[in-house]
Amino acid sequence: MLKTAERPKSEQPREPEADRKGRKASKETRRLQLIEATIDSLAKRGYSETTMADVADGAGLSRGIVNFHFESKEKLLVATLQYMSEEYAAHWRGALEKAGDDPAKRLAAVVAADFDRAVCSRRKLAAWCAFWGEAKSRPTYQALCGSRDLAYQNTMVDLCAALARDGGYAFNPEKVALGLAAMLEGLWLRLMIGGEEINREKAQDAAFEHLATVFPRHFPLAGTRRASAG
Amino acid sequence: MLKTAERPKSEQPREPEADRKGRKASKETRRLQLIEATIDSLAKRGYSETTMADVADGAGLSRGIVNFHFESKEKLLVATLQYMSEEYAAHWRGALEKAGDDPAKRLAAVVAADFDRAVCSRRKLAAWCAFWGEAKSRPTYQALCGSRDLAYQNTMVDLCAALARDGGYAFNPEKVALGLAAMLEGLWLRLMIGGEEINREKAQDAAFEHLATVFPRHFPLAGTRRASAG
DNA sequence: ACCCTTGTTGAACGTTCATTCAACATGGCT
DNA sequence: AGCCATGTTGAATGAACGTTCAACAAGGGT
Repeated sequence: MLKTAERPKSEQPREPEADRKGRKASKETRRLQLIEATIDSLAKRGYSETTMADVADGAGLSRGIVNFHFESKEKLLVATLQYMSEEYAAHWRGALEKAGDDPAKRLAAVVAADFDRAVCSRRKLAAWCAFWGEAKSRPTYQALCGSRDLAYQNTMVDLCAALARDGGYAFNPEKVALGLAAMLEGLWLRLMIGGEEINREKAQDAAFEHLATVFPRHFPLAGTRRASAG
Repeated sequence: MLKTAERPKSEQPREPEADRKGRKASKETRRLQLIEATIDSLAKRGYSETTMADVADGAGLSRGIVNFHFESKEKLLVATLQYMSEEYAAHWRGALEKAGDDPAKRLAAVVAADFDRAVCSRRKLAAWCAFWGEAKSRPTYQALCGSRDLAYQNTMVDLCAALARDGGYAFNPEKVALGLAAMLEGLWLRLMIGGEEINREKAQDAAFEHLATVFPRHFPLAGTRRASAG
């Protein structure tokens, strides 16, 4: 019926036309297409109600196709999680590089990156959360589920320590870094669960208010409602 | 075969003997028993692999029993979530009352309550996370999933505002409260996903380090590795 | 033009699971 | 003691789903 047309749900218009001559949508492209459809389904129906048929339908392909490109549902889901994990890591690493050398700017860049549409869409957040919910009972997921993994955590600690040295802050950098990373994750969670009363902008505001409070010599208080003295 | 014996998995030894004379374990007690078994199963197998048979086996009862006390799997899960939600709310409200009138002590009490074994066991965290993963696709869950709900959030904002007034802090109380609540949730998430490198104590330390940093005039820096100047 | 490899389809199969139900047990009441 | 309401059991049922597979389609190389 329809080959690769009709992808009304996915956000990213993949397949840059160079790769898909007719049906020869190179193996990797097809896999990506199915992974995107999987994210869609996870976001829309949740983990427990995501079926192979959903994914295939969402991609506009036939039922059996998923077992051809991925061997099983399990492997499709692992590949999807891996894809998101790599995408997230590449995103914050890229932001870090673009930020230059100043630790304050680097920290701001990492925090801002977290609220970028590319990784912080409703769709992606929902998919992350779907995996989180299954992580504890599946070791394979568990390793990939710390989107903010060890490297991320070390980077945060280094940045917090550099700012503490520079600004003469008295806190323990490791604890503050852990708290900051947890807060970013928690804000993601709220963005995903909460409906109307919170949005990306508000969450980012709270994150930067936090930076301004913890590193007062490096970040200005932005939305100052209260002006200083009490 | 076995009636109410053999509950090797559940942490809380329920049924205070007063309620269960033989098999007459009053309706409510049986419901609780099944809810506890559901939490066990959610924690051990995850949402998607929690079956009615698991729950019944975990409670040491027969297959059909769950549909007798709860009409359906759906309703069992909603009841379980409701139970956890009410338990959590009662817990922080209790801590708040016991803390007295001093806003600093009240805030400390709410934060400490979050890391109490009663609500912060591996088992409960895993169950929470299982529901979070399905929340976006089920409106019924969504409402109950904000364990830290509106009342909680308002309380936090009030406490932060009171401390800001008293200590002359310049931050925006609403944003700081949102950040703090998100951080607590994020720490929960890490406790649940991460295995060895984090534990309740570490998480609580990070939370209080955060309090000490944001409200320096109200909370001392505890684990001071760096002593003040830089 | 032919064939062989690779990709794709949809139906069939077997398993797993929630739900239903008829039969059975027990406790309380008279 | 005998009876009824309330619990409880385990097997039967039917639906949903992942996986398999035989058949079909389309390049690409010769």
